[in-house]
Amino acid sequence: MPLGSGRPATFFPAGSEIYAQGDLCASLYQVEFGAVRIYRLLSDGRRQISAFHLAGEMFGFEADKNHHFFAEAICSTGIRILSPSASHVVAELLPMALQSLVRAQEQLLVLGRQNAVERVAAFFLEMSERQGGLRQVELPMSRLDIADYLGLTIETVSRVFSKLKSKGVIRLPSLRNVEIVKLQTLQDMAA
Amino acid sequence: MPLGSGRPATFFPAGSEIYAQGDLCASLYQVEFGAVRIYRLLSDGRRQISAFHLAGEMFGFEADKNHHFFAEAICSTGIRILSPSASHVVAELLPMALQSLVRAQEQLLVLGRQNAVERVAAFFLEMSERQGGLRQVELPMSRLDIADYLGLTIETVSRVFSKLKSKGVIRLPSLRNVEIVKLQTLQDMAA
DNA sequence: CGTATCTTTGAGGGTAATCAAAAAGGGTGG
DNA sequence: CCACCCTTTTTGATTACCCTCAAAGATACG
Repeated sequence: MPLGSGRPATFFPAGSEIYAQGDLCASLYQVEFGAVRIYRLLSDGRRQISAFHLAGEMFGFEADKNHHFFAEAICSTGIRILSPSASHVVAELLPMALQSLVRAQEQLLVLGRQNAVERVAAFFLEMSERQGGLRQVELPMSRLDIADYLGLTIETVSRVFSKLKSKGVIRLPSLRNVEIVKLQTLQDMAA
Repeated sequence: MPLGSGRPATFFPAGSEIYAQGDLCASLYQVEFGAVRIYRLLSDGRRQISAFHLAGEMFGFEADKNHHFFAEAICSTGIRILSPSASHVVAELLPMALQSLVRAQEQLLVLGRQNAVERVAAFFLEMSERQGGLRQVELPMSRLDIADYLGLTIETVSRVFSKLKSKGVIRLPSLRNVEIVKLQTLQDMAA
């Protein structure tokens, strides 16, 4: 049984804020359906998305009393808000924190040492894995979100998509759906 | 009283391995003196250092049973090895994990969205802060380590050092010592 | 003092960013 | 259902930043 099932979920329309940088950390959150982006901003507006959260995943715990990040619904999203003091939540804190840490560290390697093609390939594989390892991958986020997650520009992301498509590595049945055609090639590309 | 004080420390010479990727996670580690680098490798040898650990800091906890990273002593280093089951260690796990998460997420912003000058400036400020906020900062690591931490090449790191020096923002009393002369300028540069 | 390693500096090239515009998609109202 | 508009995405041309390759200079160590 998933954490907090039975509690009501709150609905967030696409683009709406779940919490902002500076807000008090009052709760934990679990995605019921939809998707969430976690990000920071530089003073000149540059944005780095540090994580996406998909259905079933939890987020919202931070080291400080106040949030250092923004959280927004990417699309229509249902969120369960959990009291952080509930014992069954407390028990999950450490595993969740470690999971987030692994993801962040994985992302450090991508941002620090991989080129554009490798970043996009790694992104497709990550999204596929998190959606059950299927070849049909849904991308709830825009190209701009993907760019800000991968440390690239939207144009570069688009160009790499086109390149992988023309090479027959992926297909794009629609803007927000990717089909992985040559899995092995994609894995090789991710280095 | 620091964690595990009274237990003997193990000595690691410069460059020696503390644990390797794939090793079982058997312990937690606390730096007594010296410094440690935590890193991953890509198959072609590209290296990303995800963290440095200085005196007093702990490391070695991971989400999996096996280490996903390498840990090496940067210079002559003393390490206390702690049993992860000791109650006073267990109590520290969550705060430590969250602290590591914050650092990793901070680094994501640097690697994803900042240019070479901003990265180096942020690095100096981070090292200064972690050494008590002094203007005299010691760099136990080589230029190559710094480059692999900041996602740059050694040449670019060296050029930025020279540029900041020529602008009078920093002084370099020796290779491994930096003096922050114009703190405000450095902070502005870090964006 | 000599050698090996690390760091700095220089020249040139490549990848991704920027600037710009066309194309595609999505939503609304007629 | 279709036409229109606005937003997102794609594609193209050019620029800029950082990487690569190369060599000189500095530092550490035996």
